[in-house]
Amino acid sequence: MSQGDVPANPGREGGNGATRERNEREILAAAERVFAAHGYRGASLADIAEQAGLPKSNVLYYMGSKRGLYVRLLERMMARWNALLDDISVEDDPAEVLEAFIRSKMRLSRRHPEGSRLFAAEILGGAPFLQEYLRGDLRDWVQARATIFRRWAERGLMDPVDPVWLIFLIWSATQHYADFEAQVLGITDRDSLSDADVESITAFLTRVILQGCGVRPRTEPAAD
Amino acid sequence: MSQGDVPANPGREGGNGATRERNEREILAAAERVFAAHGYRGASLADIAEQAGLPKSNVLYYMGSKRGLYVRLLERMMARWNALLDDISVEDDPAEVLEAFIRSKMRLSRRHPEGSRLFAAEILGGAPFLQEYLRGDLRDWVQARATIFRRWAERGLMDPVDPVWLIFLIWSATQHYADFEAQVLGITDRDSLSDADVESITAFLTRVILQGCGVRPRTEPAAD
DNA sequence: GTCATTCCTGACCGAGCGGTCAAGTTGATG
DNA sequence: CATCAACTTGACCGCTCGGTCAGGAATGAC
Repeated sequence: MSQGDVPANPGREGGNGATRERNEREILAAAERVFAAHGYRGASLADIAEQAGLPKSNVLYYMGSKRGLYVRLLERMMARWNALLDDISVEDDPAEVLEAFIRSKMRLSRRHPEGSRLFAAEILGGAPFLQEYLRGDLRDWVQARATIFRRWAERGLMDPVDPVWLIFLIWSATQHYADFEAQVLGITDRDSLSDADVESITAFLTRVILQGCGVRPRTEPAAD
Repeated sequence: MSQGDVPANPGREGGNGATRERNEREILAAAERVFAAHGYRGASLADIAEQAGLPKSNVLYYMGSKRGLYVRLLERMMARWNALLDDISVEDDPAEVLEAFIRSKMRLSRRHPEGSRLFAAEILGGAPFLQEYLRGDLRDWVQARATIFRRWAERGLMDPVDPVWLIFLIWSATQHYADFEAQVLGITDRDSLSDADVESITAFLTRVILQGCGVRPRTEPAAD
């Protein structure tokens, strides 16, 4: 509740005081929840402020505007995403790469389900804030992977499936458990997914997708 | 713009006049678009009215309330869903059933992308209006299919994969192209998905999922 | 014509929205 | 102590929200 030695301009980021850091963390966490549940338009600063335990004016003091807060959340989620997009090479083992891909995607969705839903809501609404990212960096990333997948198919390491559809399949199958959590929990009569559930799902997806694309895992050949 | 021989109470359904029918159709179509893009809270009756080409008062005259309009849209989407949920039996061929399942789900998402996104937005927000449906009819439907899938596995007709995860995989993979359309189009640099694209995706998903679950299609054995 | 019913809609209302602002508190520094 | 930047917040503003309502227009039965 006190600070005084840190330069920071109201409504702009850049501060590094402890108070600022803590409050911004609370606000971002609350905002991620509210935006994820109700979308950009449906979210209200009053809701966010209440969930963060702060007056509405304080939220605006730190974040400047609703739009700025939203953009900052999207950027944070994209940074998390980029953090796990390591490069792969044609020389790598397809089974290892695809399994690592599925696992890291599942881990991201599990660690940041609100962020995943925030992203989903943005895309559902036509991605008004993310057009540039989708048609730029993300497209390049997908095309680079697609090229490598095609090479693997040429070398007979996997079936000649469309690599872009394959990437979408992995994305959709993994994100589903965060984005449609309410449906998954309702149908399976659970309160939440345990670590064991997530491991079971990951193993299932890895098995079906690798086997479905004709990729043989090196460590454990599938029984037939 | 005129009618007079049809009994109908303001704000309640049940009428069957031509004017009412046409206006309701326009309103439902517009509302589906707006709710899909912005969620329940984010949608506004003014937006819906403008897209339907009617004054806001007229929307309320036919639909009674925002909530009633939304519930009616959800029910319409669930009716479409139920229309393609035909019964299956243990005696059926797994390959045929799974392919028909994937195809009918893809067709539904393609025919009613706004409805699919509306449903997705509802689930994203925690399914406040659909809890009962998820924990009731839909759960029963899933469990019935799961039982049959397990029997197939016992008979050696497919691998012993978790049938519920398999159903979620098919749902997520097929819905993805409606719900995340903006992402798909942005990454693949398209304006829209052609019938050929959809056929290609359907074939890809059918191949990967059937092969991934160890199901052999009767008509066309996969080339190796 | 009269009448009843349905359809239509501009004007309006209280509530909530994002955002502003001025007046304050706090705490480190000299 | 005084000073000052950082932080805090209730009051307020213009606007939009979902919803109401009164009154008029259209239509068919008689």
